[in-house]
Amino acid sequence: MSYNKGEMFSKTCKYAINAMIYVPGSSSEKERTNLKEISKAIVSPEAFTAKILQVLVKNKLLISVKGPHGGFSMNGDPSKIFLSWIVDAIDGDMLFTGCALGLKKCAEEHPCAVHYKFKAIREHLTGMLHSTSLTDMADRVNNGISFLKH
Amino acid sequence: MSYNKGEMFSKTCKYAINAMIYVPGSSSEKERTNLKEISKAIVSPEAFTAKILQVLVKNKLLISVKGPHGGFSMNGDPSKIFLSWIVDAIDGDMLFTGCALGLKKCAEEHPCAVHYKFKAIREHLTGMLHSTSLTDMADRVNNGISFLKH
DNA sequence: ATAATTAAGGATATTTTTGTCCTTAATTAA
DNA sequence: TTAATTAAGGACAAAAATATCCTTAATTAT
Repeated sequence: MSYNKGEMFSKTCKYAINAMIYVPGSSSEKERTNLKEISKAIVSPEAFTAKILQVLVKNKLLISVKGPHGGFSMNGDPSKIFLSWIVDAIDGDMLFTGCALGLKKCAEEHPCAVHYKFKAIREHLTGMLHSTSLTDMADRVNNGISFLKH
Repeated sequence: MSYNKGEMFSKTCKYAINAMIYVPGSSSEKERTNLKEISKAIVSPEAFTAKILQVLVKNKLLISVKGPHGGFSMNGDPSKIFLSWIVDAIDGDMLFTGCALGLKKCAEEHPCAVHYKFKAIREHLTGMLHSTSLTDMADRVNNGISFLKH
């Protein structure tokens, strides 16, 4: 058996986050990148990345344009687009609201065995996800401090 | 598309944790429970739970005995068995060491875009997992404060 | 010894996640 | 208007996680 899951984000979500970081900032139609460039930059399967980008477009995090010179650009100011939005668009809100031990109705009146201990962790985590913007992340990458692949 | 993953633990691991909590404490051979009781108590598929218990036995978290009145008991003092051990046995150490954004070599010299932000979360989380013992969790359940199902 | 009980473990099945392929739609350039 | 480029989206495929079934092994009681 190889139970090797238990990560914060799905693989799909990881691709989505790195892809979003790579898409040039600004809602002006000037800067744009395309599928091929994105999947090369983040080292992801092209066809699969296409599906992920579709979801991000449907969730209004990205704008897409077809045809030559088409591609993807930010929908709005990337300093006002937060990590939590991407996670929520791809993985849903389980990370924010789900029970750590899988109870259907885990709550103050009917808590799982780690409810309170996890509450603190979750607040820490969601606080960070809500306060980390795309520019926070993209700046690090553009400055060569952080990386999107390997 | 229904990308609804992104949880701390795999489903398998959640079963494992709740199962461990249900197994009576003490390394003495007095108290023991069996597969049927466990999967009823935590509402899990019996055959699948059997596989999980096997892994826990192999990882020396539980002791198993076959035959009538056989079953499962703790291997050691449950106040010295920690949540992190169960998570590690089932999900591996990705939650503790893996990169949040999936980079193969995410480290101080080659960090992903959220490396430092996640470092704090991870330390918080692993600190909690390392310090939460089975008795911490089981006591709550035995006192009717916390629950293993629904 | 025999039957009953319970875990171990191999094989297989189902579901979910991840990934591919191909056709269509939209846009641009020549 | 035609060809080229790029995203959208349906259908399908592969891999991983979750789940079931059945046989074997160990133990206990009769």
